[in-house]
Amino acid sequence: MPIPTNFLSPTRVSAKGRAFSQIQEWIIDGTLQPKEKLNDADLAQALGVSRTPIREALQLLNVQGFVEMFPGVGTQVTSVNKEDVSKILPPLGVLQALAAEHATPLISQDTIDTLREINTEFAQSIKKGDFYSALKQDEQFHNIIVENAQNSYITNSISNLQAHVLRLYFHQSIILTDDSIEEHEAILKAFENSDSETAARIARKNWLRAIDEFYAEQKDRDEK
Amino acid sequence: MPIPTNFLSPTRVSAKGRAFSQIQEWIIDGTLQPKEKLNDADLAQALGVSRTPIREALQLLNVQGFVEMFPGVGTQVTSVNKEDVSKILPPLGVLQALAAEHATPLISQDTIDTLREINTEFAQSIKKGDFYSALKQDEQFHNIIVENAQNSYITNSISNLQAHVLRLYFHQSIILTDDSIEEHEAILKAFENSDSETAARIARKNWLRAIDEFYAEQKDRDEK
DNA sequence: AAACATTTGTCCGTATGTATA
DNA sequence: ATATACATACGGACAAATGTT
Repeated sequence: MPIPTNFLSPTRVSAKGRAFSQIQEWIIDGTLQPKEKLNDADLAQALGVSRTPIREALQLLNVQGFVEMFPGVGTQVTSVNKEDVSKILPPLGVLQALAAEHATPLISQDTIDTLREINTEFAQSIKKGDFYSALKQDEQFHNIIVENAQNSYITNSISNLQAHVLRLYFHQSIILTDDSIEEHEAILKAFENSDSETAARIARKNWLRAIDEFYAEQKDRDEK
Repeated sequence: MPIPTNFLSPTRVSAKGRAFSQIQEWIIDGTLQPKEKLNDADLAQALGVSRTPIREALQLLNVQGFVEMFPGVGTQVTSVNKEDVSKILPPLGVLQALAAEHATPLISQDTIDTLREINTEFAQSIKKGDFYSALKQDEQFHNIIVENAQNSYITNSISNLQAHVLRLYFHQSIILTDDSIEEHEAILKAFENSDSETAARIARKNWLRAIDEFYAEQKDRDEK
């Protein structure tokens, strides 16, 4: 799911694992549309495996909030409400803020330099209008901070929310602006000053701002 | 009588559901010890079902962080490090604080009254030394606040962490003190004053304090 | 080094339950 | 209301992978 920096080892990946990754990808990028019915027999044939690994993959996607299961009735992709940006980003914001706070005394100057490079690439992607690359670089930036907080409970909570953010991006609910560029730099400055309180405050603001931008964009569309 | 929040109708509970609940309970209360090997065939026989629902339940417990699975090798209960209190409570604290913040403008006086009753029962349990009841009442108190925040992403993130807190209680890593009683009341006052900032601040402090208490207790034990 | 024992991973058949005509 | 069609839930057997003797 997160796959931040390292590739998955090319060791025997299970049929369940392949099914999970593939179906999740299809749901996130919209190949499988919200409310679409998921027939495990069909998916099994499509992926060339039996129904068992499909069933197991769907159950994991269920707890992750990507599919709904109605016992004895059917399984379907969960719906996407664009307004969910305002529901996902607050918890993601406070968790990212906490991660920044905890990472402050642990992060090395080397890592900060790496983050600065990623932020430069992020800025270039934004300028070029390559928002998908920008989103992935933004995610990478924050994931490195999260890793440095060295707290698996924070990491796990965040990675789940992040997958939903990616899905919202594909459904045109997440807008990226260049405000993030200088906020990222401000976080790095706070790290260098060992100012965990400032790092946390800006990190949270960095995520919450996207809510306002979404509604501003919506208003903009409505007026046309 | 206070609302017994949500008792799901005991309709048609699947074998998988029963297996999941039972195994989770065994892990939380220590019946299944950390690092203990989990043989799905044995569990299947013990619960009178086939391996399939056991396997599915174990996979859910895996993503929840209660069991570790080593493909082709074995499945075991995750280890429990007492120091994990200091890893779980910070994210739980910020999420509970966020829930309190969001609940503030939504919560009714009726609900606040109910919370006050629960806090009274909580206080009585503490005084009697009935810490398990106290823990459940504390959980109920906070869960009602979480519900009122009306944000499923917050709810889901919290419920997972909460299950681990319960497990830590059984492993003597969570200590309850009567400081919580007045903090709870302070949160209720903040609700009545529509002061979301104060509600959030105290809610977070309420959870973080348990870390200090754990280490104070540890130090106390070491000195003996 | 090779065969073995154990455990997980996968397949597929069948029973059960739900919705619809 | 009954029957029918369909999807899921579960069971049991086989195959694959791993660690060991």
